[in-house]
Amino acid sequence: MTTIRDVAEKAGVATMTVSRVINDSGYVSEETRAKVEAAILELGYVPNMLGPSLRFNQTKTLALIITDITNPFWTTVARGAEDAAREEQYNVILCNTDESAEKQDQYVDMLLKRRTDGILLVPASDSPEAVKLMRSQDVAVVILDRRLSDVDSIDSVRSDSFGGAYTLARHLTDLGHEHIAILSGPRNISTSVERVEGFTQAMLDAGLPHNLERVFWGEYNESIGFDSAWRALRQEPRPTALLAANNFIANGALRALAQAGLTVPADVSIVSFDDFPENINPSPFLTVVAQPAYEMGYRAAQLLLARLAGNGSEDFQEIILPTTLVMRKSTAPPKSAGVWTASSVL
Amino acid sequence: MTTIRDVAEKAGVATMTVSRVINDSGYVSEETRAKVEAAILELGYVPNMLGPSLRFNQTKTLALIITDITNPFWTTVARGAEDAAREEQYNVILCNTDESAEKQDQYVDMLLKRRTDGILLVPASDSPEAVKLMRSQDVAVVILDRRLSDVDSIDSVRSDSFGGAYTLARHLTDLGHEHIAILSGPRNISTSVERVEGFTQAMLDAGLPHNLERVFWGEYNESIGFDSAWRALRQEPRPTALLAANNFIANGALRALAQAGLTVPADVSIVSFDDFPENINPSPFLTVVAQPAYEMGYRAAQLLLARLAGNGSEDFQEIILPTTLVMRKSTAPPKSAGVWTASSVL
DNA sequence: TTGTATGCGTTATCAC
DNA sequence: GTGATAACGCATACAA
Repeated sequence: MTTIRDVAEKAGVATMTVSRVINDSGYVSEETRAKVEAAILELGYVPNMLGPSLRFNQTKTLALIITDITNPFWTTVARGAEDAAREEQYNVILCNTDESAEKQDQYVDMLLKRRTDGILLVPASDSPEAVKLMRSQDVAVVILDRRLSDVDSIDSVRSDSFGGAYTLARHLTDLGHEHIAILSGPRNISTSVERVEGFTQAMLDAGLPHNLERVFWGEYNESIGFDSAWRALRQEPRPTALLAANNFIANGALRALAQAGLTVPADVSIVSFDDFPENINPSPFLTVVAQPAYEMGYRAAQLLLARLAGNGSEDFQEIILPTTLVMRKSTAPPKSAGVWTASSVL
Repeated sequence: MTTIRDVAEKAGVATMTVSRVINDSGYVSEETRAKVEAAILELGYVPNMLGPSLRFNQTKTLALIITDITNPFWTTVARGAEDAAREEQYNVILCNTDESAEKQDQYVDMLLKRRTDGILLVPASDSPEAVKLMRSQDVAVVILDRRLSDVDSIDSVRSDSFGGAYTLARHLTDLGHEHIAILSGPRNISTSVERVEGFTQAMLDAGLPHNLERVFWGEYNESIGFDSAWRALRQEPRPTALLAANNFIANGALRALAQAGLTVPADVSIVSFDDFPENINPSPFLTVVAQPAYEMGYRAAQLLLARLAGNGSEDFQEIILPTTLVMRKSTAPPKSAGVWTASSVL
């Protein structure tokens, strides 16, 4: 391996002079510079960042710990974080936990050992342990997407889960739906909880009873989405509308509806959190509340980088981004409502 | 920051003893071990990998350079690579080039500076420069998915593009299609070229003319897929079937077909490379040739790790994995064939 | 404008 | 069983 010493020797100068040429720092005569550059080229010298990293305890590396790399929502977040990092010459290590707290803790451990400068964390559980550990070392941390109940005074970026769920539920109640089931994520993840709360509030505001049996806790994946929907559709009276707490749950629900021989929206309406980008879904059909995924990643990384540069604000920041309702073709007034109206007219 | 020296001091031992405890190497008395472990716990000591990395020029890091992180195909490859790496205590840095050779070169540069141990590269162009650079430094390299024309004797893993395209085209000609257009990727990417070749061979084998105007070179994305399909559908005679060279091109084509008011498969049949996983596409509809994405990533990483462990085979390896035809509902015999048959009977 | 010495955190080596 | 020392590659502080 070629080192800075080899280059110095070949160019007949000291290592410091080579360092000055590489980093464009300090004074170097044109003549010397040319000699050094020739030597670098000839030897194919590539500087070793590990030296400075060790010396200055700065790796120019961020990590993004997400819960599901197969979900386009998260890869979009990753793109945002990546773009922000690139602007400051930082690189991003992407870590995928599959919603496993154990995997998450393994990653955190590894990242600390590598002296990663900052970590963007989507917590796989509500436990504050990981954050406490990171804080005890000198890593900058931004919590992404989810809230941690036992941690305060921490930078965080998420979108408005309560508001998004309220909007979706309100859309359904406005259409006349009274029997609505929510297919949510885990009980111990703040986004799931807040989406259930938004749903509940909308039901109450519409003067409808809040029935706990219409709340299906589960996980943010297709398979559990299918199960939850399947159970919901066997309730009496059958729900006339479903609210899925994320895109994969919605897909599971769609599969359940198809398997049950029910048509959307004629038999059952369905709405969901999270949109799929057009390149992935060429004929979008679901009415959804879209989260600003790219912006979430971008803003979170920016916040982290500001901390690392020492020019963040004094106080911790809590950034909550708005969601956007995208109306499409998966909702209609409930059949029963129509029937009931007609018969009541007679 | 707590270092091994702080721990040694607190435990009243030498740094070497602490090192022995941490790494479970050499002899340490139970008594000493207990003292050291207590000190580690009390000080919250986390070892700094940068030290050994610098000393031994080994970072325990792989990189995976892919061309489109938003494509589920690539994230599945990434999962495979990640899983193989974890088994050997390696970590993976994921780099996304968006098919830009410039971005790719920036990443390679950065990875070399970081002394990444090995690189899995999906080349964004056919240029051999990046590989030459990597080889001149001592990084292990495996080429993934694509072939580089000016580089030989290099480990590589890809799937059978020619065979997959042949299977798809053959399926269409067997149904009676004679006017088939292929919507391919870039001219300078081997997978595009080989898919066109497989298509061409199938046409020839079916005794059909090979018309260069039916070959649409483009890019592996939705927007170009739309454009290519749009142009193809204006040809005379209009193609009765389309073969998309990847999943995003297929989605673009589907959008073009919808916009042109054409029904699949009644008006036009369509087949494609690459499947979407069920959690992303709940009602799969396209007949496709699926590549073993996870296995591609897994095998490629394994190959790389074997090289790093020094127990790879002498010769370079070239692994070509088979594809799988998944028949669904996007193909039917051509209308014109039906009409023509009927009238010829008269 | 250029050069010398030093130290970052860790572990292999060798000594005791 | 335990410890002292040197070395990895580089850039800062300081000297010339």
